[in-house]
Amino acid sequence: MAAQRGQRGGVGGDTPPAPTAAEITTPIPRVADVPAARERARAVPEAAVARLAVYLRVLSAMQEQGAVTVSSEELSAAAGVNSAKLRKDLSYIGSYGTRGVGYEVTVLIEEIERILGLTRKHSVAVVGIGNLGHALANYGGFPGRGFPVSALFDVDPDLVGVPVGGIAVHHIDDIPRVCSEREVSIGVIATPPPAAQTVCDRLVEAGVQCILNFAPVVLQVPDHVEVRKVDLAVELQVLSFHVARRADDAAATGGRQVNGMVVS
Amino acid sequence: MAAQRGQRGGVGGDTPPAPTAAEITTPIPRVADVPAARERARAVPEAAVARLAVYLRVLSAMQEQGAVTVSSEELSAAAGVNSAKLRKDLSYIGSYGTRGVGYEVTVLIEEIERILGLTRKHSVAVVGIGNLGHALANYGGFPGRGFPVSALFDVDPDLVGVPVGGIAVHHIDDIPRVCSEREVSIGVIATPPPAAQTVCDRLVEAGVQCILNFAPVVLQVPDHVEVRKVDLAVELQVLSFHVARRADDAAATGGRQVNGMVVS
DNA sequence: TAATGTGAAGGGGTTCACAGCC
DNA sequence: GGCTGTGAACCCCTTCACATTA
Repeated sequence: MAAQRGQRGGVGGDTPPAPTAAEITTPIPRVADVPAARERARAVPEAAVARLAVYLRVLSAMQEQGAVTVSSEELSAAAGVNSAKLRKDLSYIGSYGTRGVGYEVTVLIEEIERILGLTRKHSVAVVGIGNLGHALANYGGFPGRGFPVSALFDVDPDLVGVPVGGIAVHHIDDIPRVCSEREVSIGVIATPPPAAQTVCDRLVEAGVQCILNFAPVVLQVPDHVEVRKVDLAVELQVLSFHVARRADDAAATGGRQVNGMVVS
Repeated sequence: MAAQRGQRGGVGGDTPPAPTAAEITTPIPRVADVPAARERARAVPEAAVARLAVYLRVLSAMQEQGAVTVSSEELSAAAGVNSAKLRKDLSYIGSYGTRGVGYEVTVLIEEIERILGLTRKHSVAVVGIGNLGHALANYGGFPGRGFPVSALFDVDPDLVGVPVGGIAVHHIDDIPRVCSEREVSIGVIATPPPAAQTVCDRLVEAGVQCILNFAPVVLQVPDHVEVRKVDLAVELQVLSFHVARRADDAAATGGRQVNGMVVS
């Protein structure tokens, strides 16, 4: 068992991990025709992967508005990064731009989707149908599609059998069976903290290799399981830190305050 | 207006930002007695701040179980990081350990709380009382206390006046007035994407300087406003990327698959 | 001419390894 | 002897700046 790496806790902010490339054993190609682009995927930095997802969303919005071409300048502005970073990120997945012109929107969308593995459906199981679990289940076919919620679990016998967002809730004892049957590839943990590790163990037992953890707990998982964490308390505390820093600066420089916080 | 930096979006994962230290104008101490530790706070790396919040949670749990002292080895294991990183993180806030012994739990808790600004209450406003907003409002005095939810907002006239988690919902037009009255320091955006920027602008107008954004939108804010993002779609797509990478490795090395994913 | 793609420089953060102190 | 605190090496990522190409 190894503790999850990083924190990406990042609900947003957080500071991410960077799964050591060294962990990945050298591949010994045996099957013919592994596309070269896939080979390259291995080299995309974790930080860039997260941004590719953002670019993809921006590109989809642009496409809906009829855009055919974008320059790195336009796209980067819309995504909130600088253009050099955008170009570097795109260069990790290949050369799909035209010098002097820009990128074709549809081409970029296709390539990013391919690299992110979005050409395939990823069934999601949500465990813990409290307030948050309810909200997650009702996203109904998670953000951006491609992530159908196909199983719900809870310990509460009163909840078992009740449909939430169109799907019946199962008991957590059935995690292994149901997850295997429905080929769940991503488990979402939205339980109270004390239950999180147990639930996690069952998901792993069921063959789930990716976990999105909303419980404020550091999960212990085998090396082959990928965990990402969304930690509300951490997010708020990081913001709190910034408020405090500003207050200190104000105390030191004599700035004005509004809402207990420093202005300018 | 500047686009938010980084993405910490990371719901967890994601890869965070790192608000350039260069942005912070050099402080010119004018008020006497600014504690030295506060001076140092400015130097704590963003990544370390997020981890300090995690250490704090682990320490609190240890304290409840009666622990008086911890070594860096114990604490780091519980927090899922290596011990050198933990010690380095703690060194940013001062030297509160005893060589040959370890750290006093209560001392560490106090110091981390102080650095994170948790000795002060931070009122939270939640905007957008849909599924997610509901869940957030019902956390009732947010995770870990110190973050009382003191205002709720929505556009829907049918929701205005209705109490959620014990607090009446206001119309978003009242954001400036109510946020000022209640000294809101953190705004949480849980609206649909199209409304997010408008809501953000009003929060900024109301003097809110920290925003936690759950809407899948890149917010444009003035430089003095701190934004952290929790982006579910990005988190799922990053996990999807890892599933895809594994599948590629398997195709290349001839591994077995379970639930459409590669084992070992 | 205009904008991509990228080597190289620069900066942050992580890890190592050991000096310092109890 | 044991564990903290930290300089220094290392590594990843970001940023710069320009050669390259349509």
